Amino acid sequence: MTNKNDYILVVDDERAIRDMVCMALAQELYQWEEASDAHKAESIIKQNPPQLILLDWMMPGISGIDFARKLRRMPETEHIPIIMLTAKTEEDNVIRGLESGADDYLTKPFSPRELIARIKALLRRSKQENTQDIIRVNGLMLDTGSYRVEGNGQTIELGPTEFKLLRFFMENSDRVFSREQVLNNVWGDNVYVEERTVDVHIRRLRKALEKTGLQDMVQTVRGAGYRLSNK
Amino acid sequence: MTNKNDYILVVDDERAIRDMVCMALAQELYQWEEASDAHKAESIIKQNPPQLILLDWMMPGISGIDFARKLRRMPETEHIPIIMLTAKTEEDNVIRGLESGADDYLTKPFSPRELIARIKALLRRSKQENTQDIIRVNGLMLDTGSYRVEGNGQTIELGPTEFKLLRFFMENSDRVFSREQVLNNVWGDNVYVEERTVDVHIRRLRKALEKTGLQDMVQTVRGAGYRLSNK
DNA sequence: GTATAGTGTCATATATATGTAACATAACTT
DNA sequence: AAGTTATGTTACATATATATGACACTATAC
Repeated sequence: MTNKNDYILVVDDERAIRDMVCMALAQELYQWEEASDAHKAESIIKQNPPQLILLDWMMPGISGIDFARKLRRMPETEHIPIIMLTAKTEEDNVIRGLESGADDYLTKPFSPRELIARIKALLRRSKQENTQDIIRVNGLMLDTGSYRVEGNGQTIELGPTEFKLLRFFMENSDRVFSREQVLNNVWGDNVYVEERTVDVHIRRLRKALEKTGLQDMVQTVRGAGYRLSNK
Repeated sequence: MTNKNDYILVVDDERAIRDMVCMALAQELYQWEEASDAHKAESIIKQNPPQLILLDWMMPGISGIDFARKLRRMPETEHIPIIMLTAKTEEDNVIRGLESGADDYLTKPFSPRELIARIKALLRRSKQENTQDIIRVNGLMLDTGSYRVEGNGQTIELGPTEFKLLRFFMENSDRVFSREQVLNNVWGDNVYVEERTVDVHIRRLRKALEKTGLQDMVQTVRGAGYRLSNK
């Protein structure tokens, strides 16, 4: 099923690379958009988020690695797969690239076949993970596409972390997660923060839910962790 | 809770790779086993199935891809996560690797950090899938995922220890356990508490079950200990 | 830049769980 | 039945877990 909104964003300052990449994409009948720098890319993403981003590592202005990191921090873009494009001499930095949030990387020069293969693999994986755009639990409604939350019809304002937290609990509702599990799933694996920090964000989430009367859905299970439930 | 049977199986014909990988695993305090080919790996898996398999793509004899496919066909191994290790020149085949049933792949050369990060992510995902299950005994229902207990449809409120206690008895229903055995299994091995403490918690458990009329399932076996039974 | 919002950590308050002792009751023994 | 032992029950001091507000610091927006 091809959605008109499904497209790949190509971000590279070199026109030659963009042309080569886009040619390959066209041949495979992918839709695409081009951006010559991070700023342009950002405004395109905000208007219409792509399904995948091909991102040059070295760019004037905001570098690819910084841009990737930024995208990973924002809930509305954090799930978009990123393939980093690196020049041969920069190979050593690949690890830093992956740590900044890229899902895969390609070393220039690369063949169109290789490019397409990686794109396919990544899209397949991300399709599996991306369940639905709108999740509902009890009176709660969370739209992962527009990054909006409603409780009993009322709009709820949430910070990025609370949003991710609520999303995680809504995707796994009625299950208890220990603070450690919450940290691993919401904050990420190799991030070190205190377990008590979870308490604080739970508190902030509850506070935000108060005006809708849904705050009791976020439940404490003593000795075990937290749970989102409609009971 | 670290289980002695939790370990990672490393399958690669090159000793250098195995050494590098195992060193990284050791540093993270993972248990592991090594196998230099698919046949050896298979016999190890049959004896004691690992929690995760690191599998080289190119091996003499049965290739990694064929072996992965085989593991996916057998019910007792189909749920074991597999990370494929591929050499750089084999990159185009990555997709075939993923299609054969691998859950993730790493391109050599890879850094220990990257290896560990992927292992952690995969183990976390697989642990979460296996954790939830529902135990039923007579009219009792205990959900380990949501930490909920019901007796004849009614919700039962339990403290952490009573929950663990009931879970233990439900997992081993109709068997008598001495107070010492109960302490070892529910409290943990190297904890010292009075044996009579068990009595008190049994009492608390019975009290919590009272409203459902199921309190008689927790039975005293004079001189021996306690038992959970439907008779 | 300055203003604003978001984050993680700590200190403190509050709530709940735990282990033990003491006494009560029931069950076997003779 | 009295004596003896095992278990039941309750109360309570203590330990532990969670809630909450304040604060310093960072990131983001304007």
